Amino acid sequence: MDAQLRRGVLDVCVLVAIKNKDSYGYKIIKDLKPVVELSESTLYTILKRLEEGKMLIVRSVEFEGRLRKYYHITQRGLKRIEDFKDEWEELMRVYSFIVEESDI
Amino acid sequence: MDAQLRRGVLDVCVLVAIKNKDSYGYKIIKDLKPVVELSESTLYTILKRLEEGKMLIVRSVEFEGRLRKYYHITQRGLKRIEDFKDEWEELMRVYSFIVEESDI
DNA sequence: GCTACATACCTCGTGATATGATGTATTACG
DNA sequence: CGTAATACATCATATCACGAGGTATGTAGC
Repeated sequence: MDAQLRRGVLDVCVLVAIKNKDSYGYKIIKDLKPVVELSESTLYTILKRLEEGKMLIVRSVEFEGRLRKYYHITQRGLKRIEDFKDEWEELMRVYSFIVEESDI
Repeated sequence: MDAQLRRGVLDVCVLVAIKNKDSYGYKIIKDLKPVVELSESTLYTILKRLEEGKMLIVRSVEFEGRLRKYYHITQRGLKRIEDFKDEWEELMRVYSFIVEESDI
């Protein structure tokens, strides 16, 4: 998929991945793989940004000797998902324009 | 609309705007206004990029004392529009994931 | 014991991008 | 004569995804 198109949905995908159950980096990548593939560097960049934007909160947990950082979505994060759906409506109108105009 | 979502469609919108009839910068902005609003600086950046990518060719025309640069879409530009439609299918799958997962 | 792979985190540099601010010049209108 | 519309262009800035690289532990195979 085009890099630019991806950018518009990656953040929201990550939020959705932790919405129903707290999750951690490595698992998020695996869970999202069938939908969107993203590298670790990309994910951790996104997680950091979402944390700074108060869309999620982090909790460090010791798990079998390894550190795990669980991410929990906030009210603001939930709102981001809902806002995305509204934005999608706008985007659909742009898409309609593209399809209609380009088929003349 | 979210800045990131816009980025994925701006290029294609500009291509569609010149697809059926050669057009020039100022007019493209006016024509696209009901669909997507974009500033001059954004448009000229996009036009330059599209030209470099051989998606369009430019032709300078003297019009009522003013310079006008008419943009004409190329075969590659037309292909870009068609490719976008395919990418949209992929994006729709991502959107479905977001809606389904977030409604649980 | 050694190797390789999976798990799990993180940072840095780079290239791509949209956008506001700013600049130039002409025509049209009141 | 001033203002708005027309029409182009450039620069600096901020944001972003991503590859490359780094650290460390557990597990499976030989």
